[in-house]
Amino acid sequence: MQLSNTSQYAIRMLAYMADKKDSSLINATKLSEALQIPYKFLTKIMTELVKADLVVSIRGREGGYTLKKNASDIMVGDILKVFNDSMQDEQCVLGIGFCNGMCKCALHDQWMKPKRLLQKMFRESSLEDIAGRGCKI
Amino acid sequence: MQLSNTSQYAIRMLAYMADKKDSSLINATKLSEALQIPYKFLTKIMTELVKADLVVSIRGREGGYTLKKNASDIMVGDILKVFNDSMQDEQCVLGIGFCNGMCKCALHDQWMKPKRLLQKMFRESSLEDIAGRGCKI
DNA sequence: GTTAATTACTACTTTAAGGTAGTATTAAAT
DNA sequence: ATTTAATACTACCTTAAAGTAGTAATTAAC
Ligand code: SF4
Ligand code: SF4
Repeated sequence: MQLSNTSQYAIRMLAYMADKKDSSLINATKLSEALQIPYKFLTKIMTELVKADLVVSIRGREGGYTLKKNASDIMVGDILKVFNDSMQDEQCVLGIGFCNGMCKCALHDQWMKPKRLLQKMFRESSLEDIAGRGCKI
Repeated sequence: MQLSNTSQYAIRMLAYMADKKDSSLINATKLSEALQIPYKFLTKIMTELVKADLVVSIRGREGGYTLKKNASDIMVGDILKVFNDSMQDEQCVLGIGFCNGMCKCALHDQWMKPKRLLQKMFRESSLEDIAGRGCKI
């Protein structure tokens, strides 16, 4: 009942980049060291973020990565989408989802409220909101 | 962001058993057919439920499984506990959880509310609440 | 132009969850 | 007593996520 490792890494990576005030360009080696994420795995994830248009990569010497948009314009939900980790509207808590409105279990309606809150949270929280509090994020 | 397959199966199995009015004893073969859960996997899960004191097994010919308590006394949360799929108090949405009250991200407080609702739901929903609506559960 | 530092690509290995096979054990039916 | 139908146990196989290795491509610095 939590986000995939990959999504967690992606969020931390982007949050860290959003937080870096000085140089907006950062390379994989430094990011990997700063966040304690395996270098090779990090570059693999980053390549996906580049393809998803959340990050710009600059290849070659003096290259690196930088956010493609303002931190306030990149939502946590956008990141989750890239790794198919979003919360779908029809998603059942139990993961069963065979049921419909006609024959619903007691959890069905109870699940609506927390689901809505989660969707809202992911939809409306930007990188800016989660970065830069000195957290280990 | 959902329960493990094993937990889902376990919930469906127990809910089905709670729903069976006629004979309280049911065997693995019938359960497996009714719920379309692989027989061998089902028995593996059931053995864990027996060890966890949620189910009583009767071995030998004419044997089978039956709930150890009233359906209204077995909570969804009890089942999740068996498979380490519970929602912990300290659990972070992002699964990071390095942070503390001093330096929390924007999600930290937003996560409280849905988390509480989920915990309450799992704690207070019994098998009786989710069984017997004609659902495919 | 050569070198050095960087990202991108391809392919592999490891780990844990999910699932399967075979056999031992149990106990009612006969 | 033997047979049969059931659960329990042990060990293995499969799959997808997580992680690793090596090399190609790119580009600034020299
Ligand atoms: S009725 Fe219950 S099991 Fe069916 S989709 Fe709704 S929450 Fe899931
Ligand atoms: S501050 Fe954010 S990242 Fe840290 S534990 Fe709370 S929700 Fe998780």
